[in-house]
Amino acid sequence: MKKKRPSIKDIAAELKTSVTTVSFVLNGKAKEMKISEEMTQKVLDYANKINYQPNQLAQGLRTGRSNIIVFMVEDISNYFFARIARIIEDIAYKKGYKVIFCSNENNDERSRDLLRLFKERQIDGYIIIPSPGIEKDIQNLMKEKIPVVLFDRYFPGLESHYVVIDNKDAAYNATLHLIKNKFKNIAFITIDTGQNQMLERLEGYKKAIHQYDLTENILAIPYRPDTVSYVKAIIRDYIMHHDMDAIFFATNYLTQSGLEAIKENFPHFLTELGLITFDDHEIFKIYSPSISAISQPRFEIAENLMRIMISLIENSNTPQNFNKVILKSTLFSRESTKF
Amino acid sequence: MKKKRPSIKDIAAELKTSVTTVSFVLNGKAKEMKISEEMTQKVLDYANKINYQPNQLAQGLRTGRSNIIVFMVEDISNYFFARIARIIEDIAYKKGYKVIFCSNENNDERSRDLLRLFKERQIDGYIIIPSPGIEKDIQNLMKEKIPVVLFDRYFPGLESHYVVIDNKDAAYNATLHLIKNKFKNIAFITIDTGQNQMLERLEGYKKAIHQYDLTENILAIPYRPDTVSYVKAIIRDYIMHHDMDAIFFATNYLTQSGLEAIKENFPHFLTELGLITFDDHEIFKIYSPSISAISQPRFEIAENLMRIMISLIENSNTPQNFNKVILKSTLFSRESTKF
DNA sequence: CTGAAAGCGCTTACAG
DNA sequence: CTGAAAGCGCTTACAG
Repeated sequence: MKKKRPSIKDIAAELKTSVTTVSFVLNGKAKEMKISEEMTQKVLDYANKINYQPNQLAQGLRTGRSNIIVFMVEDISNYFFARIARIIEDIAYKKGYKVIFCSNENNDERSRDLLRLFKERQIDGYIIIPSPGIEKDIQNLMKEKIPVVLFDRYFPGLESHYVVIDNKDAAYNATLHLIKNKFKNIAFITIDTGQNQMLERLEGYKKAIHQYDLTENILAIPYRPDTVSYVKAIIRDYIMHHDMDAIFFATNYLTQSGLEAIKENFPHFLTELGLITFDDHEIFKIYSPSISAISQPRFEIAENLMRIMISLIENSNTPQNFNKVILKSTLFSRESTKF
Repeated sequence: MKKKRPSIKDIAAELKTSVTTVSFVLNGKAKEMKISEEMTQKVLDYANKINYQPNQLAQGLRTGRSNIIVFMVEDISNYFFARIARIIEDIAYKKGYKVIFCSNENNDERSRDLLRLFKERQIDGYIIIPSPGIEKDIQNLMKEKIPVVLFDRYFPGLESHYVVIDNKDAAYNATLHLIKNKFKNIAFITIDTGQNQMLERLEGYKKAIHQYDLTENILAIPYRPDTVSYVKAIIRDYIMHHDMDAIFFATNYLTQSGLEAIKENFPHFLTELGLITFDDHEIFKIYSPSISAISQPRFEIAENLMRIMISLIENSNTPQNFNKVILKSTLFSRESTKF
């Protein structure tokens, strides 16, 4: 049953030529190496006929490349990241790369563990959502000439390739949307990490608020993973003690808990409140007639990430300028949502 | 900057011994090969000191193994699968394996494409949620002695390793739960695929219904991906023309659309209805005070999958009996839910 | 235009 | 107890 798969040597033997010739042809170097038209065809035809697949391990051992890309996100079970992963997967397979996903839980120690794990394992490149404190580690990767593209966040002090969205612009527009719909007391609920994408969202909110001479209303919740009930309690208390007619959740990590808190404690409130959630997650739209969602352009994000990554891998010798891609996101209101 | 990483040869040279000895020690065969205690220690210490990492490509080329496991699910962005993936990832890394995720979209053609893609790429083993028509392809993999473990579904006619949950039992208990809470007209909304896990859930429902002399109330919606509005319309019509005081959604693919349909068309109904959703997804619990969720034991599932997979890979020579693991799931009612 | 051969970093049968 | 050597399947400088 288990027949040995054909190697380049087998092809050479069958065609009474050398492995060199076969290898050149198969790698598209026939022209360059002046292999005869006839021989080239013969090799191509035969390889095709027996459905020759090169042994990637051997190729990798020889060339030092693995055709494996690591995609490190905060949590692969997060809806937004999972969607991106799905698209990246598709693009990668089309280009002959495999993708390994992993989750750093926004935790520096775990990020480092993972990087260490992959280190020296012939990973061709890394697409990373960096946890807050791994700037140095990213820098080290880059020093070793390993392709790295950051995503979702970046380090202002570090020159690197990255793909992010214009958070300030998105938050500004979303806040404007609320204001134009006559909401006046808009609360901004965020997580109290120093993460720059959160700060930018806050800035966007502030800009709109000041532009219309409204009052800031900010709740920054300390970051603690896995404590939904804790978040709910804080939000409940905040709502209880502040006047507001709209809420802007700066991340979908908060939206679910927040809406649940409202639903449990102020059910009547839910239908009146203006609501914005960051990171489009279809299900949130069901909660309230007036909720709007900021939707990040997933296809564009994935395409840009992979375009940069592949170009880095395949032109590792030619130095490149840093690719800094900043994409716009879209605000979906309930009416304009197509399911 | 870029220093060559140490190889076994370097260690041998440094220690004035041979690569053979080093290799034996590093592979834990020191005892077996009667390497002296002293030499063993020396090698271990030095390898440790320079943080030696074997080149997995070379290892793989030599041994024919890649330490890569493929985890093929229906859609990695589906919450349940993503959670499982997350756990599998953890276990795999601890054991020195890498995991490649991919999504077959429950589509046979795509499943085959993916299998073809990975074929001959030195994948050590496959964990697969099979799409309906790939029984033959699975069988072919198995014939080639490639470790395969099915998950979530299996083919009744195919002897294979699998990990599933007891769908009939879960559906039976959930229906019983409704009945005991005085619901009498319980609708069962499912997808009309021949998938055995759906049929088993239906059986469980029927068993409970008959046991209490109630009437069956079944809506089987034709499977079409990505047509939420279509599903919503069907469910709305069905509710309009049938009497019911409870609904059992056979898969979370339907729950969201179903609840939305109800919310839009019969809002008052939502708080009175008894509701069951298959596949625990926390957010669904927010919709209605009376919704209960069947929660599959994710850790147990992942642990069993990886246990079987690793044992298959590492004992590929010793034939094994087929591992058929059937796990029980839990019914979470709102009150008993801890966030 | 084409081929013989070295070498990537391992494992392991074989010989002492 | 330990070492020299073959070989996994490739790529590519080198030689003709």
